[in-house]
Amino acid sequence: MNDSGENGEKKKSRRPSQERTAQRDPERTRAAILEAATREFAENGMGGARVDAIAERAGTNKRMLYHYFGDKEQLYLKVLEEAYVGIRTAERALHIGDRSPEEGIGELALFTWRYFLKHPEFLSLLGTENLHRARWLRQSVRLKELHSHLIGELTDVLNQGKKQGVFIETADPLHVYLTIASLGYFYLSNQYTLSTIFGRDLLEPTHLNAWERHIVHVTLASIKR
Amino acid sequence: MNDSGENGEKKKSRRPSQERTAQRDPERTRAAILEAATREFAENGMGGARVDAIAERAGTNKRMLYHYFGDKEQLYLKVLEEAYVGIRTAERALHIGDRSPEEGIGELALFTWRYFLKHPEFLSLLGTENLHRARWLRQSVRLKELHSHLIGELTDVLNQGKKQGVFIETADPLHVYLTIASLGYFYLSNQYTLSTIFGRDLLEPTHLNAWERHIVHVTLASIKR
DNA sequence: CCATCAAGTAACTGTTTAGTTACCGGCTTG
DNA sequence: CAAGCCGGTAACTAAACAGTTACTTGATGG
Repeated sequence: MNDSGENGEKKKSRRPSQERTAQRDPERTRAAILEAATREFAENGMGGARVDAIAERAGTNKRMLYHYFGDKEQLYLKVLEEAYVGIRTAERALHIGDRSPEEGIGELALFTWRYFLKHPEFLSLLGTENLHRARWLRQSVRLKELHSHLIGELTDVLNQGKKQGVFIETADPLHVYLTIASLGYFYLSNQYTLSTIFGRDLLEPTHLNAWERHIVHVTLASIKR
Repeated sequence: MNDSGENGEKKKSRRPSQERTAQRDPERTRAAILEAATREFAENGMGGARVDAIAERAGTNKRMLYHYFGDKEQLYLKVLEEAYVGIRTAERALHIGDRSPEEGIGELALFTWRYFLKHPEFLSLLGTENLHRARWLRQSVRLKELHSHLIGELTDVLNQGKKQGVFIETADPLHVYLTIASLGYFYLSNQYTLSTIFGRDLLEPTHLNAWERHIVHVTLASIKR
């Protein structure tokens, strides 16, 4: 990227020990730890995650992990924050107010379902955090502001639909969002026990597609006049 | 952490054979361990639960725990099995086929929501088991048969409703059950993160009642013609 | 070429944990 | 009453764990 600028980055000029320089990469190490931690926490929960395992997965060691993130709890909070930022950022890009109210809600339902499907680690982290009664999330100032936007946008779309006479007057923005999230979350996060007790693989494409259609159907049926 | 507070009862006096007999109560000890384990596993997950804590909560010690249940994993499986038996037994007593189809489905939705509300430990155990991909549940032969009854009964009620022309033809029994369970499970099991990010206490009676009505409304709206 | 600093390694420490063992005391039965 | 069984206690052990410290290695700058 930056070839000419002298300042800042450690240049590798003098001795062409390029490999050495590439090997030493704080940014990359930090990112690797964060990603490894995301997987480890998602797979094992806060109590089950092992700091040694994270270091190993990241291709580094505990010394660096503690250097960059302080301790296990701070690392966990960072992971959780990043996960929330991820979904809310993608959500914002939807601009559900740009279409008709009905299409807007349908879009949001589809997006949420597909995001959950693509990011099982996000669901798992939510589960872990709730097991601990949002102990770490509550400490995060950064996240609370992220969510007012979502409710605001949903309120606008619902109001527009009510004005047009396509939605019922009692439709509530938080309820609509919770409905969409419920149907996606439960199906995926409980897929293992559900598949076991009902004797069907819920992850089969046929069933996944049927459930996707079901979510949109239920969401709209519950608010249409 | 461990305040060794009251050291009240040491060795009970020697004589009274009645108290001795009452004190020695294998059934009660077993039950106490099972109940203590249910709470401990629900609150801390499989990885976070402590065998010592279970023994202490049960008013006994590890020796007895290992004597009655083998090891931590077997105890956990027993807890999980009992939790499932609990809900499925109560569910059976509903006899949802005795009313009109619409009332039957409404009853099932109400029952499920209220059962979840009353038994947070059941939801938590489900979450833990799914984090581990149903590793222990899959070993349990006992549980699979418990669930065919539920689907069978639901199928009958839906068919009756279709015949009467009140339900749409595409209504699917598993989908209906998953819808009901989703709406209850997500709201309650994720109440801590949701309350935090949306800045509302979801457990307030007003909100609980609103959500109860919402679940029945959504369920019926999604299958009514 | 030596001093310095930053990235990274690996062995170590104190504590916690699941699981075990040695033992106690009363009850039942021969 | 002796033998042993059964419910129960408490101290112990080996392993695992989060977090720390002493050290290595190589780039940079005077």
